[in-house]
Amino acid sequence: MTGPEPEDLTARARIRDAALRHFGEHGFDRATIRGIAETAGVSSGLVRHHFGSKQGLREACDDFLLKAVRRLNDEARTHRPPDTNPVAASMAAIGPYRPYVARALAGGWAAPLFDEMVRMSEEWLAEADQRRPDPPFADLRARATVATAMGLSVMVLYQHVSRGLGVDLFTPEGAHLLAVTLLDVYSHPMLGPEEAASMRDALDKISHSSTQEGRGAPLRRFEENHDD
Amino acid sequence: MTGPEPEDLTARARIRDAALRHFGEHGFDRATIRGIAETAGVSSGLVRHHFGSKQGLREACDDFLLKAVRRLNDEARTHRPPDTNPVAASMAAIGPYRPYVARALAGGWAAPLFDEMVRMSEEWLAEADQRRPDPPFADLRARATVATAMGLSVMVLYQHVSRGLGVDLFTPEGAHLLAVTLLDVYSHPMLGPEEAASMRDALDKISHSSTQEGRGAPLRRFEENHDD
DNA sequence: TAAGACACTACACGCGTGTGTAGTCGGCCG
DNA sequence: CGGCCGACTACACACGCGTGTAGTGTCTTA
Repeated sequence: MTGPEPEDLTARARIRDAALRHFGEHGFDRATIRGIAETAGVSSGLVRHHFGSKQGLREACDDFLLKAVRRLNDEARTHRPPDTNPVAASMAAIGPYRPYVARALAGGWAAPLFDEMVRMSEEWLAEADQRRPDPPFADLRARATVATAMGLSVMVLYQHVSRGLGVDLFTPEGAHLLAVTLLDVYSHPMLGPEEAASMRDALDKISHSSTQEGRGAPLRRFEENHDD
Repeated sequence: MTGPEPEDLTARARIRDAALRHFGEHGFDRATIRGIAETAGVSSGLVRHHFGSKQGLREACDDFLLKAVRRLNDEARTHRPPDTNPVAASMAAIGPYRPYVARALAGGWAAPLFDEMVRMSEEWLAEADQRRPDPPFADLRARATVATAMGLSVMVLYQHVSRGLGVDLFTPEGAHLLAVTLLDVYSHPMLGPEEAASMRDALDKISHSSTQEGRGAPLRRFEENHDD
């Protein structure tokens, strides 16, 4: 599944692949159709011929990655080693397209891709819940969402994490160090039960005292546009 | 972060503020000097006069936020309620500049800002370590880095998390739901001790058997190069 | 073989952009 | 007062970009 697929020999696929790299490396706006075409070994007009516009090219990229993750999800469902963080697995599989995915997610695009990962996390969390004595504070969906975001953070902030660990995450040493670190973080709660309980009480108190206040005016000063 | 300061009445400060918003909303490339100037109520030439170039303007923005976070860090060190996630605190303080910070971090910029947050996390983690019975798998720096990335993930993936929770994070309801969810996640390990131990053994085995080559990371797939 | 569809190219246009330059206004110091 | 310096503006230029259009080769099919 990792190798180039039959269709990947076509010019259309080459263009899409080049676009994923250029968009990931330079960002959507800074990447140029001409540059993508050159990398793909075609003329710039052909890009437009196949994808209609720059935006169309981007949508094709999103589509391609979403299908890849979906396929990965399906085949992981059949034979998955338990206790494997699904987001980490996706991240690994994304491979060379990591910069594109990171930009897309951080820019607010690729919502279906994120949601797909949330679905995977839900399944994973549901299993973990069965071995958990106390009832969760929040519902499965909320926890899966946050867990997904956290799992993706290493990929999105890849450069910063690499710098912090002192080794590139995509080298074997870096991946190993990251795995060990993640293992520690995932197996040790950052808050003790008594601290959590007290903070939870405080939160509940706040929510009860001000359920009606400030409802009309959310703080968002700027609607976030979906562009780079 | 807090109200406008005295200096924020100058045209230079107004430009910087407008730039932070425009860069955050549209991204660096799509944002235009003319648009920023209009928002700031000045001519486009003045932007160049004060900041030299568009890139210079961006660097001034980075600088401003870094100093803001540093100041926040310092004053939090004096009187900080313990058990408060420092990254979460920074995130709240960033306020309206969240989109800018998210874009900067995801784009690989703002390294000093990330590193500053890692420093804060180190202090926080060091305290938590004192209450921890078993020795950590990885050193403080590595864990602080990963914890920082995870803490920032909610901010960087703000729109996706909002969508997943079903409510905007910057509404009181959203913030509360997020807090409760984070509380649950931070107070409950995702991996049990026995699972963690077994995975750790497996990791060690891998690292010892293949220090040199090949599948050093269980994490890599999709490694084909897409030439031709 | 004729003809049409498709992959693909070459080229030009128009627009928006960052940047450069010249010039005006206003306050501060000698 | 007079000169100067910084804040600030108006305007024009050159360039890169996405997009449009016309044209060429090639494969398929009736």
